[in-house]
Amino acid sequence: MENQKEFTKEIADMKTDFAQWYTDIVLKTEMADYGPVKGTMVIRPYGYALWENIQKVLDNMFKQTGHKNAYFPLFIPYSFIAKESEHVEGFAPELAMVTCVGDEPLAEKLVVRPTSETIFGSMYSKWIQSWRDLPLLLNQWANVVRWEKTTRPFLRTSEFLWQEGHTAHATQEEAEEETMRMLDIYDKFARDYLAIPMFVGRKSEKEKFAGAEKTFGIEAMMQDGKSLQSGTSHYLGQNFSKAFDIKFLDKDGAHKYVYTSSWGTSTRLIGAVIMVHGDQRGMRMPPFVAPIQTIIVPIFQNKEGVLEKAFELKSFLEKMGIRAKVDDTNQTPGWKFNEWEMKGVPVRVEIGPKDIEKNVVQIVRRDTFEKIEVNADEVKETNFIQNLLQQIHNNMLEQAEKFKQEHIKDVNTIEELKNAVDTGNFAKAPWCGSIECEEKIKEETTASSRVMPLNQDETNEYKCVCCGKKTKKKMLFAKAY
RNA sequence: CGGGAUGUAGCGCAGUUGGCUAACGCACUUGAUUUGGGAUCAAGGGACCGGGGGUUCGAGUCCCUCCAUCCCGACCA
Repeated sequence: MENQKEFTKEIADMKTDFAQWYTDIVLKTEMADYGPVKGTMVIRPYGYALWENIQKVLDNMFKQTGHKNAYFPLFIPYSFIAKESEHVEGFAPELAMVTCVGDEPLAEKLVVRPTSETIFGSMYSKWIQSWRDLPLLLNQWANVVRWEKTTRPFLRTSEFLWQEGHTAHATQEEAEEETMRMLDIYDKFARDYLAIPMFVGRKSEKEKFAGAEKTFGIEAMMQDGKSLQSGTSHYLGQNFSKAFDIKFLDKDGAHKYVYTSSWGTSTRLIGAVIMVHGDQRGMRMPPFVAPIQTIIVPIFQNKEGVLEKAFELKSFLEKMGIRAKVDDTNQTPGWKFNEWEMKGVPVRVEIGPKDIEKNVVQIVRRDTFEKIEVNADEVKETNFIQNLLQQIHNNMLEQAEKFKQEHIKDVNTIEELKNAVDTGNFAKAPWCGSIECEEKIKEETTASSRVMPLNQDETNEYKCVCCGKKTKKKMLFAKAY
């Protein structure tokens, strides 16, 4: 009883500080530990299983759109990075370098990759000769390093896991199409698998990728009203093809520079899942990527037949493609309930002597805590659980969508903007597009521009929140992680 | 790099103006009884009190110094 009180108090304290709440979930659910090197992470098996499921789905989406996987080196000669001037300028402050081996200084410093445009570029210039070699659509799953001053598990780590796609095309149109296609894939993936409704749009000049012509991104709204950039897709134009001399002989007999794109998403998605769906009891795993979709908790498990029934149910579920687990550890049922709720397993099945007698099981949803008694045969022989997982997914998406809609404020002055972001909202503000205004807004409100929504209705004319100049475009501003 | 705080067991912490064998909770080990919302009892293991130096008969406690971590800024495609 005392423990229960302590735990409840812990949860209450957690709620008072969102950042602390987040960190606690990360540690308590064993998603990650801090590594001995500041800002790096150790992902434990439960958290890594989530990442593996994310990988699996995304990888399949990439392959269906004609992409192939490849692997490029971890070390990049510094001179490669320096070839594209904006690129080196953008990344220089956070590059980790290898300058010597043993006691011997290296002739050329090596950069631990922060991103791989340059190394892909250097190879693409050798591989691409003719228009027949295009488009070249490659992706790699890898780790990258960006030395950050302040870090937070999953949201901002010095080393993180990601995928980066790098493509080369014969024409601008094709490269731009590719950029938008991948943006759309990220958006769909977030919605259909993570149950996260994203803000989709174009990044400002200030916020765009160093070396890109245009950057597009998906942004998720966290429960404290801050924004998390969750995936980006860049149209790179000919910036990298000129820097790395990636030319092809076109049908018309002329040598031309290719147009490239790149796009990436990372273990940050895990952070997004926690911060969008987590509640006071811990995390809520989106059903379709959940490491465990159904946890079976036997009651009176040392009584004859209980464990057998539990494992029998598990194998039935597994045959239907459901990731199921029986918790047969020597803990009390109450302990197990709390444990798996904290870890966010979407569906819990309780099975005990009383249930076995009646040939039923008790099913509890993680999203609503609704408890229902269901005939055991129905669970074993129909797609009852699949349907339930779908319903939970839909409900989580709806909740997130509702929260999102309730926390966008239309603003027309910089004061309104400041007020909106200070009270946990995104601000949708008319903006002239100038970097001066963007910087001033950042300075006065601490909010940065996130994305400019696509396909805006441009019939109305507004005044920029900052300078008052006429504009037809609105930009989303928010505090960001 | 500026401002603030904290370092005592795996985690969370107590330790009064310097004074007995450094306390407690969680976790862990063993055994028994338990199990439908974080079980109970009994027995046990685990600490060079962040490092170094100093003051003192005596330092977890006071002084100096270094180091580390956290928070707020700055920085962050």
